[in-house]
Amino acid sequence: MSKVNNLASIIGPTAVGKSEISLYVAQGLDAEILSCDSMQVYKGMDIGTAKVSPQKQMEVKHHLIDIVNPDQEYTVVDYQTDAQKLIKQLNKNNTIPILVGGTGLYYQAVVDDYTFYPMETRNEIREKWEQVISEKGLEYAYEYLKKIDNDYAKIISNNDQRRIIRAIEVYEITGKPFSTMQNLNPDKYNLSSVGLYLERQELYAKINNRVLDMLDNGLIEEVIILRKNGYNQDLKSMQSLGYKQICYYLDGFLTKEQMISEIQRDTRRFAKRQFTWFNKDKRITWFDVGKHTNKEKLVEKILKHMEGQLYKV
RNA sequence: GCCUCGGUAGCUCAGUCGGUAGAGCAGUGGAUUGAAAAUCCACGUGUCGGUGGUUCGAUUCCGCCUCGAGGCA
Repeated sequence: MSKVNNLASIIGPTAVGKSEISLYVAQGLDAEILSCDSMQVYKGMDIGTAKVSPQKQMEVKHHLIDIVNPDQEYTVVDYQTDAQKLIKQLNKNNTIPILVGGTGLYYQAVVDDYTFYPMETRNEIREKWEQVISEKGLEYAYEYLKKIDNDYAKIISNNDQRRIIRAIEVYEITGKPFSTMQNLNPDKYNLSSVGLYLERQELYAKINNRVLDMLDNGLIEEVIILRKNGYNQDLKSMQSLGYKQICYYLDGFLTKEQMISEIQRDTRRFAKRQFTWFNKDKRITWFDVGKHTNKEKLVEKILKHMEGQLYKV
């Protein structure tokens, strides 16, 4: 039995070019790719989530894409469970797993092996508190949270309804404060993390163009088909970038021009938040894509870097 | 050529009865442990078109110039 527990990753903001680079890197390492993307898990959401083509998915084995329908629940914990299982299997076969994507929480939950406790959610508790808040106001819930978990109340905003409810939910299930049960284990894997960077101006230009490309490639039609299949806006999946705005457009709440600029704007903001997230993880080594006009050379550098950090298998 | 209106933040504009300015949007920074492409917090951005005059002091008042929109001829 091998004790090797290798994990490579290529992360970065949307539209920076992760997919293409990761294909070459995976080929160079003879590795397999684990998508680290909260939206690519949904079947039928292809254009808007920029999935790699089925053909390319054949060339390099991809995992964790197209695994649930858009109306199915799929959360960080599902992702962490699935990803860690795959990582174990691949290591057993002496294949390097590469996590590729831009969903910060999913990435962190895997590489830092977040402990999610309790292992359940109780929708009835959430619903109950949503009701309480609509009657007595958010302030009431926040005051309650202060009493049961003041440490957590202090670090979140008194406007952060989701986190307030979640913390109360955890307390009502376990009887313990949420802030006392957030554990992690950053040494679970022998990690080599690479971040792809692009200067803001350049990245934003790329984002703006990519939105236009997606529309040319039939993103609106994709949304129409999803709705025809009964997947509409109250689903989490359909609240994601692009899909939401196109629904508004199709329902006449936005003009086409408004829809386009809102998708572009929201995608820019998303990219900024991704940078904020990944900048925190000091293990990530950043490569400036804009400074490497020669793609082969960039891939070569990344390969060299990763080979230096991963155990030989 | 004449008349009118306008030129203030990256954009759209407000305002200063003379004491070097503020909204929205865009943008920036941060947070993030079962919705995360979600959600939440914080923050500004200026030769007030140019130039001369009046004034202790002009972005504000006056003259000239310039650019833009409209009207008259």
